[in-house]
Parts: sequence; C-alpha cells; structure tokens
Amino acid sequence: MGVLETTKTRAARVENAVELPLGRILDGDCVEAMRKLPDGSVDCVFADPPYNLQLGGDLNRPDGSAVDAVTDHWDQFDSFKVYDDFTRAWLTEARRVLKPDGALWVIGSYHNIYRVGAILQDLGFWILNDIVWRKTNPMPNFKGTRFTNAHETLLWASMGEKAKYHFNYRAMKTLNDELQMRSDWVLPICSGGERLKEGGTKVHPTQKPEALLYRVLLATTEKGDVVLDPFFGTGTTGAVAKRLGREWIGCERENVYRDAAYARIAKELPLDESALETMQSKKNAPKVAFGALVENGYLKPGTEVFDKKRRWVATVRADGSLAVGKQTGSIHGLGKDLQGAPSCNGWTFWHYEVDGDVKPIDAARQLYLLATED
Amino acid sequence: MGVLETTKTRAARVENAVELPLGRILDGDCVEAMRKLPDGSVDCVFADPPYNLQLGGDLNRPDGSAVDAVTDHWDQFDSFKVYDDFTRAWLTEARRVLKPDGALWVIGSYHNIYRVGAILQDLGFWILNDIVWRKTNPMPNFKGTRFTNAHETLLWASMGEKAKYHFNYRAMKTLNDELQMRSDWVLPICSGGERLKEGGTKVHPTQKPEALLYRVLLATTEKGDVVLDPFFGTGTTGAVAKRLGREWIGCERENVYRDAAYARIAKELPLDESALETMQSKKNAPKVAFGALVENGYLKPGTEVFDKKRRWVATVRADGSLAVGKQTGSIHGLGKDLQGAPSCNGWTFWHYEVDGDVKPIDAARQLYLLATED
DNA sequence: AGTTTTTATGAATCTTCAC
DNA sequence: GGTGAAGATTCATAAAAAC
Repeated sequence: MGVLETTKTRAARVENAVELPLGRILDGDCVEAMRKLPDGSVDCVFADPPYNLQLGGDLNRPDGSAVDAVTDHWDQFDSFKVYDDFTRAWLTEARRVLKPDGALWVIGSYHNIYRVGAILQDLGFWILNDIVWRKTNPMPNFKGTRFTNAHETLLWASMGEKAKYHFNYRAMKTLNDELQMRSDWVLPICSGGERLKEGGTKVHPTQKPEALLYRVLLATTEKGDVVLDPFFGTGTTGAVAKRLGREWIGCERENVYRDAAYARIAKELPLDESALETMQSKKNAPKVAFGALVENGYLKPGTEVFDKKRRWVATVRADGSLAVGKQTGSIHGLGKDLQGAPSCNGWTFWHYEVDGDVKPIDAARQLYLLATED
Repeated sequence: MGVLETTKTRAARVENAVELPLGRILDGDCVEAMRKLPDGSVDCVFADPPYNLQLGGDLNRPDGSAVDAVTDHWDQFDSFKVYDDFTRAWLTEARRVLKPDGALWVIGSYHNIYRVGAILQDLGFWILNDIVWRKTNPMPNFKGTRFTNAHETLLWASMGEKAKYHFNYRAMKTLNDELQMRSDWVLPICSGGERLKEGGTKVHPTQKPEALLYRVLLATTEKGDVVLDPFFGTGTTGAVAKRLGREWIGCERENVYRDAAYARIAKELPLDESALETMQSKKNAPKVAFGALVENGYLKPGTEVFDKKRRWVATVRADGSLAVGKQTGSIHGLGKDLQGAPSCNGWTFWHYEVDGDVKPIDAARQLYLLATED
C-alpha cells in the first residue's frame, strides 16, 4: 500500500502512448473493445456501468405528470446472476489493462453497487474509499414510500492491498477550504446548459455532472495520465479529461452516444477552470431540523414548550411534532394554526425552561450547532 | 410490495410475546442464540456486525500517539470467504425469525458492507434504501493518504420484492422540518456523556449513537414491535427501543458488554404515551365517503364545485356523484376523466365557496372528521 | 426591460383494497 | 390472481411565460 504524489511523467507512458487509441471511442461491447488494449497500459479506469434498476410499471408525480424512467435495453438484466457475470467480465478486463499503480473508479446505486463492490474485492482490487455523492437536488419519492434516494456511491480501488496508488492530497485539501476532503461530496445533478439535448429531449438518460469527474480526475490522476471509460456514454469523462490535460479512451456501443460525445469533446478547451466554481462553493449554511434536536436529546420528547405569554402550552413528541390537545403539527405549522396567522417562525415562537430560565427553542438549536459544527 | 403505516397493534404479537425472551440478552454465538427463537416472530432486526477491518499493523497519529484500532479477536477473519460464510449464516437466521412484513437493518463500512449487501440480496431480501450516516465529527485521515472516511452505510431491506413493510413516512417528514427525509443522515458520532466508559477507557470500540437508532426505530417500527439485535454490544438498540416503547431481544457473547448493556438499559425510562405519538399519514385516517358529507349537509346537493382555475364547474348530486353537463362520475373519476389524467384526488382537485372563501372539498372532510371523532 | 409566476423534470426498484 | 376504483403523494432548479 502506498501513495504517490508527483507531477512527473510516469514511466512507461511514452512507449504505450504510440499504440494506444488515445482520444478515440472504441465501438462495440466494452469487454471486446478493452481486449484490444495492451496489459498494464492505463492509469485510471472510470466506469459508470448500467445500474440494473429493475423498475416496475409507470410512475406519476402528484400532479399527474409521468416520470421519464430509465427503461433502455442496456439496463435490462434477467437476474443477479447475469448481472454478476457481466460485471465480472468487464472488471476483469479493466484489471488487466490497468498499470500496477493504477486505480479503478465505479459509480452506482444500491441496485448494483453491492454486487460490484463484492466482485471487485473478489478480483483483488483493494477499496481505498467509498465516496457518497450527495445530490443537492435529487428526484423526490413521489409516493411517500421510502426515504428520498438522494445519493449515489462511487468506489475507489487500487490494484491490491499492497499496490501503490496516486492521491493528490494537497489539491483536495485546497479545493475544500483547507480542510481534508471527506468521503461525502455535495454536488448538484447534471442539468441546465451542461445537459446535452437534442430537439429538447436529453441525449442520454443518465449523464453525470462534470464537477463529479473533475474531482475524481483531479484527486487521483496526473497530467498526461491515460483514463479509460468503458461505458463512455456522451463522454463526460473525455470532456473533463481533455480539460484537465489527461489522455482518454472510451468504449461505447451506441452510435448516438458516440457521435454526441465526439462533438462535445471537440468543443472542449483544455484547462478551462469553470467547473472549479461549483466545487469550491462553500457548504450551504447548515440547516437544523427541530427533529434533530429531539433525536439528539437537546429537547426530550414530553418536554413542554409554550409561547411567550403562555397562551398555549404544547408537548414535544417523539418525531419532533408538537401537540396542544388534539391539535398537532410542526413547530412552525402549529404556531401558525393556533394564532390563525399566515406563517410563524416556530424557533422564536416556542419557548422552554432550562434551569429556571425561559428560552426560545432557537437557543437549543444554537447549542446543537456549536456542538456539531465541523 | 407495500407500505404500512399504522398505530394499531400488529396481529400475532400477543401469542408470540409469551414465548419470546423480551428484554433479555442471549448468551453465546448469535447464530446459535437466534435458533432458539421461533419462525416469523420479530418485527425488525437491527445488526451491527463486525467490520472485518483487516488493519495492518498499528496506526499512529502525527503526534505519535496510538489510535485505538479495532483489533479485538472477534473482528479477525482469515479471508472474505470466512467473512461471507459468517454473514450468510447470521443473515439466514435473521431472515427465518423475521415476520413476512418485518424489516432488516445492517450497518457497516466499505470494508464489509459490499459483502453484506450482495449476500442479503442473494438470500431474497429486497433493499429499500441504502442510508448514509454522514458523521459531523469523523476521525481525520492522519496520514493524508485517502479521503477522510466520514460516513458509514446502513442497508434497509424488506423480506422480498413483493413483501409489505412499515415506513412512518409522516413522522420522518415531520422530523425533518416538513421535507421528505433523505437517504443521507447527518449525525454526530457517539461521544461525551453518551459514550460508556469504564475507568476512563471506552467499554466498546464501536458504540453507535442513540440518535441513529432513534431514527431507525421511529421510521420503521411501531410501538410494541419486537426488535432483535444479534450483535448487541453495549445495548444501544435496547436502550432506544425501551425509550420508544418497543420490545427488544439481544444476542451478545462477551460478558463485559452484556453486563454494561443490562446496567445501561435499567437506567433508561420509557417515554410516556403522549410523547410517543407521531404525526400520522392520511392513509391512516378513517375513510370518509364524499356521499357522507352530502348526506350530513356539509355540502348540499346542487352545490357547485370547480377546479382551482375554474376550467370545469360541476354540480353535486344527491348520491355524492358530480355532473358537468352530461359527464358524471365520482369526485375522483370525473376529475380524472376531465383532465385526461392517469388519476386524480378529487378531495384536493374540487373546490367550493364558503363565506366568500374558496376551499378544497377536503376542508369539509376535515370538519366532518373533527365533528365525528371519538 | 425587469420582476414574478408557472411549468418542466431528474438512474425511481414509488398504493391499497374490494370484488 | 386480475381488474378497477379510491385516493395519497414532490424538492430543487432552470427555463419559459406572464406581468
């Protein structure tokens, strides 16, 4: 195990470069395509394989509109067995073409990432981190049946327990306001001008944000490194690699995606720093839910809270709701209802007693923030 | 497949209760211990299995002080094979003792969670969410060799793709200030007064925060449910279960942990009934037929109702059906047909005038419910 | 032209009960 | 088990439309 942090050209780059299809998207099945590459020839593999979503019927939003689901043929697998075989096949080829000090990245969701993670461990890869991409704007759970699925997972692995790998620790720390970069990354989904569209409809159903690739490549590759993406899609990996001065190779069997990717990457200019803006933006001011205070014991369920004039006394319940007799609601909603007001700031409306003092519940929030701030 | 949200006592609770070792920590290996429990007898399994950390050698902070790593004998496994066999064994028993509408929770890190996730899928469990516990105060990466490992992962799974399960959606939404609870949970690690210590050193190396269990149990169990924890440790699950009015059973083979857990849980006080009440979904509200409102004079036959933009105006008929010209139907069916939508909630679609105000007909239902409850 | 309101949409394993 | 009806259910963003 070890970390290399260097800007020097890596050995064996020049001799491989002449035979590698740099800046090209290989046609056809990715396992077949990768077979054309020599052993130990790439520095990094970034893979965004099909997630095997196993969706049922149609889904409609509360307003009745339809959700545009990922029903493409390339995401259809008959069983976990079939998906596992597919996964083992492409991971085996990826492992063959990686240099001994190369690294693998895979992104996935709970549908597939546990299969992928177990198989890559079985093949000898050594997980260095699992990274959580926390989406600022995920799709909600429209039916209220589960927690909002608000993240995806990336696995970062070296070639083995004792293998060397590259990690640009300083760059990551700088990018994160001089704090160590953590394993949870907060980034928006790909939308707006960045999202490739053709006649108003998205070209690819699962295009990844460039800021995600930017951080991956900046963290774990050097300038001039060769990055291989076996599921190239519309070429986010290639576009960001070019921007950052890395070489790239893609595999993609759909003509439409290949064409879109070539056109997109041709427009890309090396060393454009625009994506940095998104990444360096400070974390949003921490919001605290009243429920968090209850969970963490700052206000115990059963505590009585009241407005300043003690016109109403409410009881704190286990889920952070309040109750006055049969009327219940959130700190804001119940305050609003009781007063018949259009709105109410529950943080300043409700008070509680601490050691004989009466304080707004906002005081508990301040204590909580002090105790938990990074 | 489905979601149940109810405060009612679950069927089959009473008969099982008499034979189950509620409030007890079973001694010995958890697989052996679980064999003593009958099939389909518990509502929830929460498991915090050994992490298979495979730390090579000792770890030191930059100042030379040693990190108290998890190197206890119970955490050593020769290989993934041994760990997988162990995992399959306890998950199989957990599956046997769970009710058909029960649920499984497992917490882990990247060292073990991919093994666990793949195996539980192989056994037929159906993943509902993977939850990221984002730590506000993780241990830094002292050597600067990787990203700060700032999270752990929890898997929440039902007994199968079509199995029912329980999710207190409304309580979670309330706990999160009226926004859907997401799959990423921000909580501090267990420290301070909550951390069990004996002579200045921590009793258990991986004690989980009570806030984590609080959210798990509040979200996916009901009052009176039986929660089994096969790796009980110092009893965080039992302490929170008791506080929340849930029954608990533990398995733990280390005497020291069992003793600490019993002492800890004895000090725990259950919350009283009223504090345990949580916000309820409308799914639980007693059903009211629109016709009942008409019968009882809340909306008289002949009243005009209309959608918000007054694109359609319908007349209420004596049997609770609506008519727009020759088109007739129920409040839902007619709203659906007029819009050409896949479905329509007539309660919120149709409005009526009361004292000059425009209100959804759902307001009349609320009045009716208030007047008739109890 | 500038501001406010409305609409569209994103890797989604997304209902339940009676007949 | 299949079908149909009742009825519960959404957050952040960006672009378009309205004012």
